[in-house]
Amino acid sequence: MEEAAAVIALAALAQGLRLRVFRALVGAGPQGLTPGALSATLGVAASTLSFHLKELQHAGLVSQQRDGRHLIYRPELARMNELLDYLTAHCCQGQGPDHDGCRPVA
Amino acid sequence: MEEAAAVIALAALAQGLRLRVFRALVGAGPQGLTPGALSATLGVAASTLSFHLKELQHAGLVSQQRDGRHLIYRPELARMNELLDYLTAHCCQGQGPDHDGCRPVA
DNA sequence: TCTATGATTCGATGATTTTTGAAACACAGG
DNA sequence: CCTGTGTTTCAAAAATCATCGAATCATAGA
Repeated sequence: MEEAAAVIALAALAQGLRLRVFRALVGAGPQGLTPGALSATLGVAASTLSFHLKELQHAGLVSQQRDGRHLIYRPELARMNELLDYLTAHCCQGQGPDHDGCRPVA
Repeated sequence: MEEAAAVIALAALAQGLRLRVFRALVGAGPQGLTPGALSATLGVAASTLSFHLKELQHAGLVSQQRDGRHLIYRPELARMNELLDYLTAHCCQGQGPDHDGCRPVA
């Protein structure tokens, strides 16, 4: 993952509602969640939710699949993993508390 | 780390220049870097840099120490570690490509 | 085809963020 | 006590972001 992509992914998660949406999707697992379900759970207007889902999708952290007239959103854990790897590789080396960075690279 | 703190830390890193500043500090190690050095390296106005350093400091990702008329900024790797732990714990569980989340919890 | 429902797009508005020069502050050295 | 250098604070402008209601699009089912 490159810096620009990392910034986009970080920005996608750096917003309260969006982080809650992503967490809800992670919690839902591979089954995913529809905007309607998220809207009800989080108490937010559908259009607001749509805006944030698009943002997460743009960051590659979420995928979309149509099922009849529903849309199913799922977390892209692989992308999240890439972000974590980027941060571990570029923002942790040097030295630290008990390991030589923030955490083991493996 | 709590959600609010995580959002603040993510927001601190979710900006190109700020991420570069943090990376430069991580690269510099415990010796740290002065605003002047960062300003020269990154080609940015001193006041702009000061603004961003304050942002990183507010997020707890950077610490400040005075040395004569210089200020030394250092990365707070422990804080970065907390952020990584938060993301691993709250944004990765469920299932995934080869492990059951994004990465081993330990 | 018509209607109902789930979802997105559009437009407007208010809030927040980023950036910079100028001014102020802090310290070192003569 | 001055002067010079490193740094921050302030004020203001431009840009971006977040939110919502209204309108639109897409699909299912009668």
